[in-house]
Amino acid sequence: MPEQPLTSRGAATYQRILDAATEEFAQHGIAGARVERIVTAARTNKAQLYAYFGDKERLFDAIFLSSLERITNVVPIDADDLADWAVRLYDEYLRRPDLIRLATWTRLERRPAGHLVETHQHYDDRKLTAIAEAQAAGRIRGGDPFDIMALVIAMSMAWSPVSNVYAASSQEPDDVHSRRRDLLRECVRRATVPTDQDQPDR
Amino acid sequence: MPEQPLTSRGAATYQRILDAATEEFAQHGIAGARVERIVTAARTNKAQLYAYFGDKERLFDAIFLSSLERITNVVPIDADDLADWAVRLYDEYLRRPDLIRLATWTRLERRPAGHLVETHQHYDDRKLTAIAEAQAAGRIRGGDPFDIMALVIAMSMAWSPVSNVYAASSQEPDDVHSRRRDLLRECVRRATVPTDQDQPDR
DNA sequence: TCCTACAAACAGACTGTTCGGTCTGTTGCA
DNA sequence: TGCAACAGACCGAACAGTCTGTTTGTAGGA
Repeated sequence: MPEQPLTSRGAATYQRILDAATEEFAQHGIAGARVERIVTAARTNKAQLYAYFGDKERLFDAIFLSSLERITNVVPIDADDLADWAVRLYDEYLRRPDLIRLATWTRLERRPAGHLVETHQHYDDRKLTAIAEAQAAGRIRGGDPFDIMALVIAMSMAWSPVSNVYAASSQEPDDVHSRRRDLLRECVRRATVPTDQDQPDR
Repeated sequence: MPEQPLTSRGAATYQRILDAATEEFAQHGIAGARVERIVTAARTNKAQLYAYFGDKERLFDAIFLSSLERITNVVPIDADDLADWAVRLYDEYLRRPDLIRLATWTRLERRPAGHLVETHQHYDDRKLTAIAEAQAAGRIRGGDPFDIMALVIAMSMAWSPVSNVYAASSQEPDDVHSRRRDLLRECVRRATVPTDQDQPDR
């Protein structure tokens, strides 16, 4: 039975728990996260954590959903320039490696197949509509909008913190990043530009 | 102090442990895997597991390295047809979702940045040489061979069991898979085909 | 072909520790 | 002065890893 904090001091603690939990879960996953470490980092105690969030699983739910919101809002799609969108995603992964790690922990620990979240429509709808419109206007290639979205996101993650090849980090020199950005931009552009078969709206 | 099994019965047990551990680690990761479940699935006991592999971490090392070998050998690169290589990777993820999951657990639990394995050269060298040769012959676009490899692999993983968007599975109908294969093949081809600036060996 | 001896493989009880979650009492703000 | 927030001791379950005793396959001798 989670309860909301009732005072402003409580609200501040609530937020510190969220922040600390985001970092802890991003680093260690659900099974690996330690409640003890979270309350220490949040400068609070277990009683508060359990009063506000119920248990470890529901605490994860709370931080995961707000992380999803963030990544969707901070990097909105531009269906007329998917290449630029991919590059902005590349930069966001550098800025907040924890968010993409959280998503991947969810995939591995909770949802081995299918959509990552039950409410995927809530997150995908705007992107899919945008892609479909750009297709109708002949500005990007045909094909299932969902598949195109998945592919462009996958390309943006080539050097992400969950890459199976190489995980980039903000410590690397700038020119390495711009080299990757250039390649990414150019390849997404070429992959998504309309083909001969793609007729503008007839 | 791990010891090799000395009899053929022991060798069979050793192999059953490897198989059971591969599945257990792929499903639950290092922190989430249970030694008890592994020995039960392998129809053996803890004493054997610890005698052969030392501890949980070294057991993971053992199964992870053999999984890496498998994925490298079963789907060899064809630098002259990266699009087809990507499609073969797509199919391999469907066939053995556990291998790609193991790689991702390693990324999350062990290697948050940089290369996934210390001995990455051992696994990458052939691919990088193949790409460099294809570039020199003007059959694929220019750019850092390593980055191109990372990007093509990322594209092949758009619907993999570790996708942050949608994880495909072999249960889905064939036509869904062929639609994805077609899009993947076409987009990789377009992304990697030589540009105007790419001159064949002069 | 049987018997015996031995070492490897086996089974699972046991131990010490770690961890999620609860409970009891204390502090501090309004 | 009363209640929310706090601190951390405490509890029981779960777990990695060890230990003790049992079974099984095999090699060698008669």
